[in-house]
Amino acid sequence: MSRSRRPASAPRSPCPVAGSLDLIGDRWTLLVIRDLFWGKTRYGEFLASPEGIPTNILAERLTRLEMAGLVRSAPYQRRPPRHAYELTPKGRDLQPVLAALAKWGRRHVPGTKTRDELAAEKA
Amino acid sequence: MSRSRRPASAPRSPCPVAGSLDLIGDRWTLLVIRDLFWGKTRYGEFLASPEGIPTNILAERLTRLEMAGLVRSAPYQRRPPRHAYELTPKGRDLQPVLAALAKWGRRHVPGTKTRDELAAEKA
DNA sequence: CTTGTCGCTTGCTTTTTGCAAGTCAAAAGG
DNA sequence: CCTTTTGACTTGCAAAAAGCAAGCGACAAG
Repeated sequence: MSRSRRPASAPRSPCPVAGSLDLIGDRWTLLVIRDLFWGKTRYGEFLASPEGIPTNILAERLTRLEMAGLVRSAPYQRRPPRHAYELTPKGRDLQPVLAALAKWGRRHVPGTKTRDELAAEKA
Repeated sequence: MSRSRRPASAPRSPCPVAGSLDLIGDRWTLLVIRDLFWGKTRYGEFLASPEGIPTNILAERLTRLEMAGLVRSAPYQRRPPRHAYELTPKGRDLQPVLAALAKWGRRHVPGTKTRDELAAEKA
């Protein structure tokens, strides 16, 4: 008889940092949100990002984000049902978090390049 | 015969967000860094935080952060060897990330309270 | 000389991740 | 029509990480 652990809904502590990390504190979620900020809307577009998120992880993260209210999805066709994902205002409020992470990465993680720098290299 | 996965040292992509998350994108690392910002320096102090980080995870995170140059530790006594941890400038540069996460959490994660609010309740 | 504390380490179970393959409906090509 | 392809997932399984409890070494206190 195994009793369940902390339910996914219960925060680890009242700390706002901990509460945020309960939702977005893993290796993939913020990368999906980054893609959404870049205007990506469809499953295949997220898969195409260079980090190579596994398909099952992506599907699970998208439904989690939708249930948490950071992302909303609207069908852009039915039969077969397909939908486009986009950030809600709640999700868009993460912009400063992404910006701070990006700034830190550029300063302290060697080999990182912004989209602009990568685009400039191709030219 | 199992081929090895991505080595821990190789970033998933040149994106600075991805590069940052490779180092600090998990459920615990940023909470340890938060504690360091609050002035905690010793193993037992991190363990005492309300989130309840497991002991082995804490030990592993501290050595990882030290190897990554975000944290430095200095012995405050020898025999038995004990050391105090503190943020390096590289670690301190994460302050905007923590601040953005805290701000988002306070706005969007119900039930979160700042340290000031929690302190005020006790009074 | 026993008990307690601090800072970890070890062993083991549960959960999550990651990869590959499969599915399902429809659009595309012949 | 009848394959083949494509997009969006789902499923199965092995590997890795997380989580829990217990143990350990060096002292300090009683």
